[in-house]
Amino acid sequence: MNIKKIKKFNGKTDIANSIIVGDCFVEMKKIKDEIFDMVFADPPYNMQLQNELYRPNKTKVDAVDDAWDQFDSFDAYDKFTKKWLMEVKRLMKKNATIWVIGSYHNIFRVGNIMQDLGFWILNDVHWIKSNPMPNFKGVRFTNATETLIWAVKDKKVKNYTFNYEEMKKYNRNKQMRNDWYFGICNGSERLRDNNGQKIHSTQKPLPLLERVILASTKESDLVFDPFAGTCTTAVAAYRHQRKFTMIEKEEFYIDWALKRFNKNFQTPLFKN
Amino acid sequence: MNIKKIKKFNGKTDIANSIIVGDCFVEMKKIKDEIFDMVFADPPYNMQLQNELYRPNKTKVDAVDDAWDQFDSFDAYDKFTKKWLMEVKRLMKKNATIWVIGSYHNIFRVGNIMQDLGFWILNDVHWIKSNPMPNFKGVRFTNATETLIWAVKDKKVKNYTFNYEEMKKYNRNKQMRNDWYFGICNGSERLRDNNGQKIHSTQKPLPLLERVILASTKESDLVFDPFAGTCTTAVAAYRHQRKFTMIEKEEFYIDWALKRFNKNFQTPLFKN
DNA sequence: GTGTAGTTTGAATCCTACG
DNA sequence: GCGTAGGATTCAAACTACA
Repeated sequence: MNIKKIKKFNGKTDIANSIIVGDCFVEMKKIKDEIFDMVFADPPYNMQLQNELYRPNKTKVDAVDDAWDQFDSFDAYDKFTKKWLMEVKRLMKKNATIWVIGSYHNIFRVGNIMQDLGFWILNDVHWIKSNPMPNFKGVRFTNATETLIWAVKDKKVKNYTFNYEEMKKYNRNKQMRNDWYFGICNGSERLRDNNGQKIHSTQKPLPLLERVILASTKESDLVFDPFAGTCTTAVAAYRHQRKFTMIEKEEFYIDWALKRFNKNFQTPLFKN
Repeated sequence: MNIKKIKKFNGKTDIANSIIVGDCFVEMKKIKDEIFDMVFADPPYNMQLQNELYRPNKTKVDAVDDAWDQFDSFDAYDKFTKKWLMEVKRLMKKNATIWVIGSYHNIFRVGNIMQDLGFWILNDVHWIKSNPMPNFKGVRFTNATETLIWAVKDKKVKNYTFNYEEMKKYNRNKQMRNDWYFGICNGSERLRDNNGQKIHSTQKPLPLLERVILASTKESDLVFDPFAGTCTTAVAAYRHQRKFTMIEKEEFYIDWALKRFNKNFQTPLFKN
């Protein structure tokens, strides 16, 4: 196992199987054009980007201000989204694909901007949770889904990777649909500190990332994640002989991510 | 049964249980503020189809190539969307809710604009089809879903109608989730002419509309649909003792819609 | 009437290599 | 870039034909 944590990335180090510590905008600028085969991004969902809402240790930085100007908030989120998507697009190989996950709070902003930037959507995929949090007040439907957008850089891209037959195998030999059923991340897979506190508030289930990777990459492809968190994307890539480059601002998350590579997860390799 | 087809709407006629012939922008302008309890809208999706598509058995797919689905650009589609949404918002009661259905082609445009206009999203609901069209070429996941956005006029609205207990009844007494399972509209429910040709290329399944109405309206509420087509929304409303106002440009669709009220559909009242 | 086999079809941004 | 030829590609439900 040769996984690098890069604290001061100078733009020259080999970034295969590495986790770069730093702000994604700063670090992405150092990377040369068109080197990634696939991108998975799990950007922040909250609209109050000006103040980061949570610290790694879960303490709330700021209460949500009711007097917040909603329009300004969307505008700030849009600027942020456009900025990282433009930079990611530069780093994608010509026939690379990109996945972005989000909820109804942000996915319409993200999808709209992706289309504006020329990305061509291949599918919207719906992660349907077997065990979502109920709506405690009974005033809405249980929010049991998250949405992934799968896209290529532009309309003309034809030869992107889609492992059609591989996907069929995981769906009783019928072609895989865009509704995916996975439980939320908990149990032995969920990273927790000695006090039982979750390390990351939105850790994604490994089987979800495995399906993403098995569907849209080949062995030894280089996978990129600009908001890596505890690096579920890297773990999934590593399990399936893909290479990865992760960027994560919080070193706290990265140190936990590194532990994952030395741990034998009890979760099945690819559960449905 | 007292259902009116209004050919020359003068803005004064009682519009309960009526179908107005005309362009939705023109006709909506004649309607006074804040009179509808709920809105359901199935706008054009802006599919942007490129070439003809053939099944593996060489038969041609009957694509949606209607003139009403053609837009020159995202910008043109956005302008159209913003325009009808602004007008609809004016017609909604203060605590009314709105549903908009779409696919990945347009739903990100719609959701983004709704948020920009101040609508506050309550849920995204995913219609998961039991019998979608496959992806014949095997280059993407089967597109087996459509998305509905459910929203109120703005963030502050609290006392909107959500029939929580009624919904529980249809979900084995568990709280209803945002993943809904219905087949596509075909069989005896699908309107066809004497030659077996579809009357409308995108007729929605009645059970979907029934769930929308049972979830978000009370008896005798007034339901509005600006893109009524063959008026599935009206049929669902009528079945459940709600009133309706429909606007539809194509009189051809309306005349078929009127026939529906005299026909005893073989479909169950509310199937899951 | 019943049962079985074969046919049709659905909001679709659906190919690739080569000259 | 474009045009064209070659070749691989589908699932569930409703409907029709026929025994």
